[in-house]
Amino acid sequence: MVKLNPILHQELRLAVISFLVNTEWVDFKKLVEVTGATKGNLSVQISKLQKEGYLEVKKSFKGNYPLTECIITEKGRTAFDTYVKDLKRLLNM
Amino acid sequence: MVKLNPILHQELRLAVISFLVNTEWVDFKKLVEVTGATKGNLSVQISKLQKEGYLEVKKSFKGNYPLTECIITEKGRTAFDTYVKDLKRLLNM
DNA sequence: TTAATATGGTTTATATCATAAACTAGTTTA
DNA sequence: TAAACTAGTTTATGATATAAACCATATTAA
Repeated sequence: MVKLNPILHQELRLAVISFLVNTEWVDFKKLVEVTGATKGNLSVQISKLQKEGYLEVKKSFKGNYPLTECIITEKGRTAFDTYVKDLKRLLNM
Repeated sequence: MVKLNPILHQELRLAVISFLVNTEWVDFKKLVEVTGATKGNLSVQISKLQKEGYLEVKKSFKGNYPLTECIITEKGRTAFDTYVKDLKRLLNM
């Protein structure tokens, strides 16, 4: 059987990656917005994706507030493509 | 955000359902074969799908040995279709 | 000026879940 | 009659997902 990438086979991480795949740098706030996730959950899942090398995280300040931005890496892009391919195969698509 | 059906968003359960969606009654042995799962894991996940009403399980004997067969229900079919639709949306497909 | 509220997150406690190992119940083979 | 096999089920555990609690600082209101 196809073995789906367990890092990507999770709803929130998949939502994040599949959003980032079509964008440049995106900030944390935007990701909360588009995913509807809680900040806590999003923070954890971003860390996991980063640790895996699927996205790059940049921390800075915007005015006085912290600003966390993410962008997908090539590794992330490849992993995503593979995941989609595997999934299609699993679903006979 | 799309909320993926958590019963179906699990690799083995998804593999089982997406196999059953194109078949009639299928026995346990065949499912072990096509999924490559352990019998224990498969047993648990079949129970879960059954409890959810996504498949019907029929127990009988083939010769002297127990025989467990599964078939997808209408509810299962609908849930699968919805899951695929949701997933496509999540993945912008 | 200080108390309350908001911003932008992170950490962590808990509950749930997935999985393989161990087990059950019987059958066949030697 | 003992060993090995069939066809599963139960369960111990480790991993995971998630929201609640927390943190550091900034802004606003009184």
